[in-house]
Amino acid sequence: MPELPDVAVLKRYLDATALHNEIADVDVRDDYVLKGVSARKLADALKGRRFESTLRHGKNLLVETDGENWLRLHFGMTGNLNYHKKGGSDPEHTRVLFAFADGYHLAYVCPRKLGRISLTSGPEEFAREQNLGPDAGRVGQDEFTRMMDGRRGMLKTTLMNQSVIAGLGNVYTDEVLFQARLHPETKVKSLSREQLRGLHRIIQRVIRVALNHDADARDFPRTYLAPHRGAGEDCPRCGADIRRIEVNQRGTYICPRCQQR
DNA sequence: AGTACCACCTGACGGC
DNA sequence: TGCCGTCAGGTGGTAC
Repeated sequence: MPELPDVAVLKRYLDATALHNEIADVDVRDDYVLKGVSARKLADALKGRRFESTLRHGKNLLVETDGENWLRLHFGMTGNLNYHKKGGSDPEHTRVLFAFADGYHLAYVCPRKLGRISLTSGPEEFAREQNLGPDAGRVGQDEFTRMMDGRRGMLKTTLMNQSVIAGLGNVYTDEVLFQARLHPETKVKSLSREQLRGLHRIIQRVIRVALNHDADARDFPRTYLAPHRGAGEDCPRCGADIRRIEVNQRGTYICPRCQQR
């Protein structure tokens, strides 16, 4: 699930559970998810430290420690967090386990192992290293239109490009375009200034609504596409059959009636 | 700059 | 039951 709203929910979760506890141990169960850091270095950097605060940029959760480093958590397609009391078994597919001195565990769970964990010196440095665009949830209208300026590609491809704006993935991009009544293959440069402003407003609204429902699509408003992702489902707005097409090599769901090219 | 294609990894599901 | 293809919300590299 981990697109921007999902990661925002994980941030809330971590903030509510794992801050300010001394890290007693870092148990790397599968170092495939480590990027640019060894299990040894990760443990050395974190042991005896505490997580103090978090900041989300796009789909990345950055965790500040009381030491030199920030921990970066990225969740790929299947990543998750699980905080639990020590004892019993840790969740299946736990790749890294942060054990706190008070006996609780924070498990980084990632069945498909497409997530990444790394260390960074701070949010700005991280965004620069990764060439991330502004966060989709915080980007202002002017900056948004500036980022879209001169783009020659398709809307969906551009919105999913993390170096343009960071945070939107396959599901939420489809949702935004459905709400905007725009076909995903629309050329960015064919949009008017006004349409771009509208798109910006819709991005903000979709993210806010998702957050209000803990990013659980089942609870989204009836007029949302996300709970109806699937070919042959009814468009929640006009009743037409939702169609699955391929854009950017990704499964894309549209209402062929609401979203004309 | 943009796109197509391939790769990474694992699990779930449907068809035969 | 077993095998096979397809799909799944992530990114990254290469070639054109």
